[in-house]
Amino acid sequence: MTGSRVRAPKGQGGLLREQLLDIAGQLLEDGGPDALTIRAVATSARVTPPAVYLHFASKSELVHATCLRVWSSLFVELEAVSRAVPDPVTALHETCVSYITFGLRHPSQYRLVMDGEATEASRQNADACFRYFRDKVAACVDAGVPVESPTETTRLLCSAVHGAVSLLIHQERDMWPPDTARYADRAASSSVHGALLSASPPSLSTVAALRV
Amino acid sequence: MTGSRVRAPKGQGGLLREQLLDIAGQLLEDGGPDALTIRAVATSARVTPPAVYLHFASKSELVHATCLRVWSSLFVELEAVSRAVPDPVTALHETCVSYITFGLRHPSQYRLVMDGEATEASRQNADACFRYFRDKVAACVDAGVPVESPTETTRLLCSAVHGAVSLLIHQERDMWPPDTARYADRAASSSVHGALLSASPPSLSTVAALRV
DNA sequence: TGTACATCAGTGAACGCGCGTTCACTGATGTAC
DNA sequence: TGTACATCAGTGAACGCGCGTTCACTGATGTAC
Repeated sequence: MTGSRVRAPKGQGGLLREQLLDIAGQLLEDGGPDALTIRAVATSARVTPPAVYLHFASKSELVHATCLRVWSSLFVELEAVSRAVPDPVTALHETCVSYITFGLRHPSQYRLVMDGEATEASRQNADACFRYFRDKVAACVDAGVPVESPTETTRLLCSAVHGAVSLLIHQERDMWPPDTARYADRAASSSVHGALLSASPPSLSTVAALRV
Repeated sequence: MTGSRVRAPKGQGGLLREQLLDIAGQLLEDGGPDALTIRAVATSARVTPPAVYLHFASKSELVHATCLRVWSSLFVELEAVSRAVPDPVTALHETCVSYITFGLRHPSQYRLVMDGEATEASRQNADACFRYFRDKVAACVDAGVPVESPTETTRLLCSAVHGAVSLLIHQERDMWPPDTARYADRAASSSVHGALLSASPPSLSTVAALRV
């Protein structure tokens, strides 16, 4: 907080933009969505509030840019897994684990993109994420898993993995299960099983029959 | 908005309290959590802001009281179903349907109690809700459904049904599936199936074996 | 090599806004004498 | 039956706060002559 910031050299004003986005992400992580204000970002960057407007036309644009960063880091994590996994169901499961793990590791970021008011571009990213899962489901269908409607199945899958993240991150951290990796794995298994078997309403007899 | 409110008779100042809570619920439903302000409640009740403080010590208490109302109406709906349903798995399924339906019918209320900052009493209600589901799961166990850990299974179940609500209510309404009743039913089936079968990680072979 | 100038990353002070909250006051109503 | 008084549901005006945003200004730096 002490000392003064060195001003960016002539053509490099854009450096501040990246720095502001870094800080926005950090504020979000530390203090939740309410902590993400123009003034806090400016202060934390050792700059006055109007300087932010040199790089973002409004607060919405700053938030929006922050959302896009979150989405892209999620995609990076999703695409890092399930390469070279031959079994498509296992690949789907690992994708779910990765998704849940990402959400639990970045609760505020996750809340921002899922609970915050949706901008158009953020909605497009949500769609892209949905399609990513649907492709994974389609691969299972191609491999012979009988699925009535891939889109509907994907919706159920997404709602389940989203719930696995959402339920925890809206609780105090000391309420979380002790082993989050295990939780993510179980929740992913549950989500995949559920989505692939959702056709008939469950009853005592059908559940008994399904049990391995 | 025109005309003036009749002042409550001498001993009946408490009438306003109930009216304020009714209005708070309505504002929430119409405009979301941000629309729930002391000033909006007062204006809508044709009363000045300080009058609210005759019945609630702070905004938090008003919000808190509103949360309690939401929880109790959820419990009413949950307990209205699955009475006299002999099959405990079916009863569990119906409970899930009822939960999801409640959330989809009262999106803002649901968001308030699940996404809003948790007061102690609201947390207790969340716990009670969890225990309600766990009792339903326990009934399935008693009937012979093999479940490793009822608490863990219930957590998975709750996260799935929560996700089914949460994913939709954070989207524009025109993105919702056309038949919400069908969606609730499918999502509930998926949640129950998933929770009861989550033990082993899914693969192509296990999923094929499970398929009826 | 020196100087005038355009560029541009930032500053400093202020704006209006809606919010939660406070405080002194009012005016109708039931009650005691 | 009339009057003084305590009660209490509400009013009206104002407070400070943090917020997003605006506007005129500054001062270092590269460039043209």
